[in-house]
Amino acid sequence: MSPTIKDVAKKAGVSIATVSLVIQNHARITTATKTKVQKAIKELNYHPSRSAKGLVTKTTGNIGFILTDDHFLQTEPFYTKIFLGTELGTRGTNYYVLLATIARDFNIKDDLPRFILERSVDGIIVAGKATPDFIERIEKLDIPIVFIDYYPPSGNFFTVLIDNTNGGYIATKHLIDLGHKEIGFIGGDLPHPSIYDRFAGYKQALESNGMKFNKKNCVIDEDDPSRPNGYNAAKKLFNQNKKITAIFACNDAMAIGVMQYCTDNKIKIPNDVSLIGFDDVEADILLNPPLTTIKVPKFELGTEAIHLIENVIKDKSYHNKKKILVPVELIIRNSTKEAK
Amino acid sequence: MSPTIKDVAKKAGVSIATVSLVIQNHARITTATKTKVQKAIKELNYHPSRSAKGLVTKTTGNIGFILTDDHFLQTEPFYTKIFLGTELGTRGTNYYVLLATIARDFNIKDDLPRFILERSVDGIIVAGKATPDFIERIEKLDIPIVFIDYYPPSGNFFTVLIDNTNGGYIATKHLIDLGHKEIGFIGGDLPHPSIYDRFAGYKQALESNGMKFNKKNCVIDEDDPSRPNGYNAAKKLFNQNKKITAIFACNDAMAIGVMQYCTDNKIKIPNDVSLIGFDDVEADILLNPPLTTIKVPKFELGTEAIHLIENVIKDKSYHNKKKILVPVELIIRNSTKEAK
DNA sequence: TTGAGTTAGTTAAACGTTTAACCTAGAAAC
DNA sequence: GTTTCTAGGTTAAACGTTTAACTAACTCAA
Repeated sequence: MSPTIKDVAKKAGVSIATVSLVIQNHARITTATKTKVQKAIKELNYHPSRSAKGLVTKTTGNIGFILTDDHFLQTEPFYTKIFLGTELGTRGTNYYVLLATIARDFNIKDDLPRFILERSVDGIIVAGKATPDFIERIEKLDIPIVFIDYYPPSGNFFTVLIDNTNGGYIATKHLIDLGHKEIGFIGGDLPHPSIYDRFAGYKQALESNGMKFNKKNCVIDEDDPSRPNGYNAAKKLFNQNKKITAIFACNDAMAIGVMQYCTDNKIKIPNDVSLIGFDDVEADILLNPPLTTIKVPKFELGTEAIHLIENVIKDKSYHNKKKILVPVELIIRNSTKEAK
Repeated sequence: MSPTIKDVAKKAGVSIATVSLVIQNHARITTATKTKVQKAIKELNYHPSRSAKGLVTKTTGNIGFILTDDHFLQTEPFYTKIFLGTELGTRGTNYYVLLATIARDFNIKDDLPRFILERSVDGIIVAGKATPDFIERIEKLDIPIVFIDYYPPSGNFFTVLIDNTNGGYIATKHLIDLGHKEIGFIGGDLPHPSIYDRFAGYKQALESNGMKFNKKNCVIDEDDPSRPNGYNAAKKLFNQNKKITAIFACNDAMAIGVMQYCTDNKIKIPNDVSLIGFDDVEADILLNPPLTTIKVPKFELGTEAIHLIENVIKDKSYHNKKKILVPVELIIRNSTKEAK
């Protein structure tokens, strides 16, 4: 059987309360007894029972990570990388992270994840867009929540965000710097704050570089920033303006769709048109040509979220940094080139 | 505060022991009281405290999932998909799964994952190859273990395996059926049982179809089945035998390396040489041409492992199916073609 | 010398379950 | 009509922590 706090107390010749206080390194303990107890702990290879601790403190030591099932299952491991980042983030903490998924269209009659119903988590992290129904439900829960890569329109939440606006800006700036004049934008799900912001960055870059924003250069009515929609959007874009020489796609998935459209229509990338994406997804370097993009540090989003929620759990009135903005980076590969 | 078993007992007019017995649906309870109690449970929205339960039963309700860090970080989400499969597998059970990584070269002085040291799991699942040092350490732990996609040479373990031999067979058979005569095999890390078995399947297919196994058609000395090694191996293979018209790479990573080598050397796939991989990795369909491969059901490996370990935890003397073999499937895409 | 204050540690209740041992009422056996 | 069984429930101890309240010993000012 595993040793208990009793065994440690006996071995160190102190009361179990003292052992407990040492573990929490409470101020009341002298260094002398502290080292004595620590020695006993080490010798017995003692580890406190999480259950016992949880029973009295009403904590679980778990953090729930929630994903919509489409993100869970999707080809590109964007959100799963973020999840792995949270795993990295828990090192050095005493937390474990539990994963669960919810329906993409979660509504009033859906069940919340099991770990919420069973109160098996001390806080929850929600990655990506979630439905208002879902957000409303978890808001009532009186449990710390951190959002990643989505800012619910309904309120003032803790969140870890990608610097989408800046990303959109530097992506567009890159194309401008290469001498392009007719720069297209392809987007989907514009109501999504992330996409919206990338679009905003695009507009800002144009305007602060003396170029005019032109509706004809944009296709933003796709309802989902997916590969097939990228394909369709490319088609529309070239129909709207044949002089396009560069395209900023709101994410890599759409960029890949654009690339497929171009291959199918004998449009050479980067010779005829330059293409830049957003996300820096695994597949990018396998593409032909490898895709220039904006790199999103996915692990970092996860680790930041853990640190943030740790603070919120520790200090219920925490309010220092409610919004953490994670910077992005331009990755130049071979899909962009100077304008002719 | 959450309702406790006491509240339920009071509401249902029974003792807390009765409530507990109802929850475990113990035979001693009549249907009448059972429904009475269940009604109270529902009305109060009661969920038992895992901590309290854990404290007395000495269980945690957690299953640990262990991965080597190279697999965790690698580009292709092979093992992470398996992890997601375990998540799927826990639905309908009362388990949660905790993820942790260990060093690829785990040795005697490395620490075991935190959830093992702290005894926070009732069983552990190890995905992929692990070092003998690691296996030796966890073996002593007296805790149920299930391996996925690796069979430790040292003993008689519970494991969920891919049917590699058959996979190697049908991959090779596919090339034979297309009329190829000089079929190459490219492998790395041959001591790995999975790779070894795929190679065995390759040999079997040749021999049972009246073709002779030829060492000159094989490059198996790479120490790792990675993309760059696939590239190198392709080079070696074509040097050994210029008449090769088809290649079976032991996994998709190496196949992608081969493909790159071919592009670099103006060898057309599938016109000049047919290429088949193994794994059915996300990137395959993005490749040019899309890669014919052997699909391994990654989610299923995970769910099977959960079911297996559940049985082992429940019944310490479980021995029905120590080895579960998950079947594979030939996926024909465009990288294979009839021999000229 | 006294007593107030401080420091370092202890005592004991509490957390919410499970389960072995016990109890009681009615049925069955004679 | 007593005894024995059985079915269906209850009692109470135990699990391993945390922490408020307590205590004993020491310090130090007057």
